[in-house]
Amino acid sequence: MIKTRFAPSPTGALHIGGVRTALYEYLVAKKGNGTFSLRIEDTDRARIVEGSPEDIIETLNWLGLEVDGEPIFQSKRADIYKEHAKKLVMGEFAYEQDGAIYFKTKKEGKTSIVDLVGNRKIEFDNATQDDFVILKSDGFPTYHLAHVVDDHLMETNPVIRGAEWISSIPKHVMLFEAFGWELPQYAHLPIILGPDKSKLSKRHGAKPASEFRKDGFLPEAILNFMALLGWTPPSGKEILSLSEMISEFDLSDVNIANPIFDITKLEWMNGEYIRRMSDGELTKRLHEFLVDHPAKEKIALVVPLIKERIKKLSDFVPLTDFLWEKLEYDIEVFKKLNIKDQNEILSKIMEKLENMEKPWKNKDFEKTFRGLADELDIKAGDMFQLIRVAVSGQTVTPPLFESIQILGEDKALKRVKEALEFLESTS
RNA sequence: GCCGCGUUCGUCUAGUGGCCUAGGACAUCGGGCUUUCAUCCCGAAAAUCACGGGUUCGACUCCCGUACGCGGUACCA
Repeated sequence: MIKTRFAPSPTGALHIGGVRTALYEYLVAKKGNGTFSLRIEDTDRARIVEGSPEDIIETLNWLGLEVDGEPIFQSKRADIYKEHAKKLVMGEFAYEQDGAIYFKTKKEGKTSIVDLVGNRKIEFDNATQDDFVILKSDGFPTYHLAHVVDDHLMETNPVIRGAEWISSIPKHVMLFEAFGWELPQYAHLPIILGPDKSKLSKRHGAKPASEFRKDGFLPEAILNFMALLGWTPPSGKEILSLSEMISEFDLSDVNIANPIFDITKLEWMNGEYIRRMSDGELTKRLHEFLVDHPAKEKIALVVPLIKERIKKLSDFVPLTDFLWEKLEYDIEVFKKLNIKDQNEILSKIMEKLENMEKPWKNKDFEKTFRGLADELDIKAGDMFQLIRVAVSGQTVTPPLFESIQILGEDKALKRVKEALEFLESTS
């Protein structure tokens, strides 16, 4: 039976690097038809940050990494660790000093394990291993004792954790031996680096996973991206669902070098997920994301127009807010256009618009203004671009005619009029 | 300092001795499509496989050394 666990310390929000660790643990568990649980390592009372277990659980849920069973809090298991530390003292594997209990390390020989990541041997000379604290004077265990006791009791196998633990391997192996317990298999995941190649950590501005959520990233894209940071599935697929990841995942395929977190590819992948989503699904996600949107009922109409134009859910707002927000025209935007005599042309445009039979049809719209462009000897593209700016105040928008339809004919007309007034007032 | 781990295009990577004059993806640049922007399609540029020695008929792939990077060196995890 495969049992894995995600074991963060509650020193803050769930960090993006932690997402990958949790994901790999989840994949290994599910692939082996096993369980994936959560253990909160809150034995250092000084570093505990209020609300962080809640954030971790909430974010895991959002990502879809469902946890089996109730979360375990180490702080509630103090007696268990104490008891085990005492056993070690009785067996003369440990001793008390200054109110703490130290483990007596073996100084001869070597200690090694075969790491599941890359299937490589990692070896240490025992002579380099000093005695270490297993139970602090405040009665709480250190990581080393807590890890060994809990993962043995929880029957965790394999133990998957960050590479920062590699140096502690001899401590853990010796502890398992002293207890007479079977050693689990270990997998140490390479540490994710920031663009400056330093460890991607909280202090280096690495964002919590919840921040990516706020930025409009999709959970499935985050999962997919994090999975590929250091792992390539045998099939070579780039876009794969959680269940595809489960069937393809294997720790021995995980790269051993430290990868650099590059948000550009995450953004591409997020856009990829948005484009592959059905309109209905995207609408639903936008509704959830844009809680206070002023025109929620119109989102569904706009979705087909912007689906290929946004990479993140948050991109929806700047691209479409002209449809329901009041406009502020900017003379600089008009100056960018390739058309002179904008006032004159705009009033001609308005005239045509007023005379166009309602409801406006795309065909007529196009024919009318291509004709007008010919008449005035300007390029059709420039003509439409002027209309675009008049109606939206922007040079970049969803398709013009469709946008006008959503805006409504009256409102579109009003916008053109306002644009004209604006131009007259500035000249 | 000491201990451990690593090093293929800017980034994520493929590659397990001959298929590699090193493949893919993102990003970049150019072109096509297009009423803008995107999407989509086509193409280009981009890695002397960190460096130096071996081993071998043959090395990106195996061994050793050096450099560099990362991690650890706490009664933090």
